[in-house]
Amino acid sequence: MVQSEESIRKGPWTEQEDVQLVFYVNLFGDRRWDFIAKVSGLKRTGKSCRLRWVNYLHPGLKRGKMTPHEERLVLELHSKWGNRWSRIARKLPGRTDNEIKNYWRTHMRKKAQDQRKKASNNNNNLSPTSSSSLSNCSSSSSNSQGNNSPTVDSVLITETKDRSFYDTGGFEFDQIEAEKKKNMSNEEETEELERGPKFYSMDEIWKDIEMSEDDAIKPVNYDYQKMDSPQMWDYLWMTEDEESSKMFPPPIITDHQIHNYSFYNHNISQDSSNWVDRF
DNA sequence: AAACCTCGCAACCGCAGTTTT
DNA sequence: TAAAACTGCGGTTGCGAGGTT
Repeated sequence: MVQSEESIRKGPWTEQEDVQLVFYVNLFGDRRWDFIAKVSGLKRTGKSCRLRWVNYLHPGLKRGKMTPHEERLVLELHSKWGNRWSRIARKLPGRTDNEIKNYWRTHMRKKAQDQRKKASNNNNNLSPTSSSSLSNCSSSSSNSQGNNSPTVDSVLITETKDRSFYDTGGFEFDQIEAEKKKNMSNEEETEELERGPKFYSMDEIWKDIEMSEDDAIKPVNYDYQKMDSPQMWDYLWMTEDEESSKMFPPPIITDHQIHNYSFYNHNISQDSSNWVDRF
C-alpha cells in the first residue's frame, strides 16, 4: 500500500496523465481515489487524483471567466457564509471551491489596493478601524509570507476588534446559525441547507440556487453495484503482494487519442471496453 | 531588452470528519 | 468499539504569462 516517496509524482499534470485518470474514473467512479491511483498506474496519490478530477477534469466544470452574475453570487454568499468555499461552490454549478477561493483572493487583492490608493489619497492618518468599508473584504488567511508587507491578508485582518468578519465568515450569521442549529434536527438542518439562505432578495439568486439543486454535478456514470465481476472483487481483496503482481495494466493511450479526447465526452473507448471485458 | 512585479491559477499540505475494517 | 483508511475542506505556495519599469 505504501508507495515509496520517490515514486510519487508531484506538480503539474500531463495530458497523458489526465486522459489516464479520466479513463479510470469512468471505470470506477469518482470515489476510492487511492484505489484509482494505484490501479491506473499513475504515480500520484489518491488525493492528488481527486483534486485533479474535481478541479479540472470533471465534465460538469465551467471554464472561463466568472460572469457578473456569478461574481455577484459569490460576493453575496460569501457575505453570508464566509470562507465556506465548497458550500458556496455548490450554489454555482460548474465552479469549484478552488476556483471561487482563487477568485475571491484576486478580487480582494484588487479591492484592497483600491482602498489603499483611496486611503493614501484622502487621508494619510486614517486609523485602521475607520476603514469600515473594508469590513467586507477580509480574507481568512494569515500573512504566510511572514513579513510586514501590506498584503490583502494583513491589511484586512486587523480591522475589527475581536475578530475579522471574514476570518471565518459571517460573524453574526454564524452565531445566529449556530443558535438555530442547536434547536434543529438533522433533517431540518439538511433541509435548511438545501433551501439555501433565507434572506436573498434577488430573484436571480434564487433561480440560480434552484437550478444548482437540480443540475448539481452528477457523479460519474459508474455504479459500484455493477462491480459484479468475480475477478474484480478478487482484485479488491488481494493482499499487497498479490496486488503488485496483478496490477491492472494501464491502457495504452496514443497521442492521437489524446488529441481527439474531449473531457466532455466520457464514452469509454473501444480499447477500454475490451480491457474491461477481461473481467 | 532585461529585470522586476503582479495576477491568475493549479496543486500541495495539514487537519478534521466520515467510512470501513 | 477502536483503529485505520479514506475523503473533503480551507489555507497556502509556486509557477508561468503578461505587464511595467
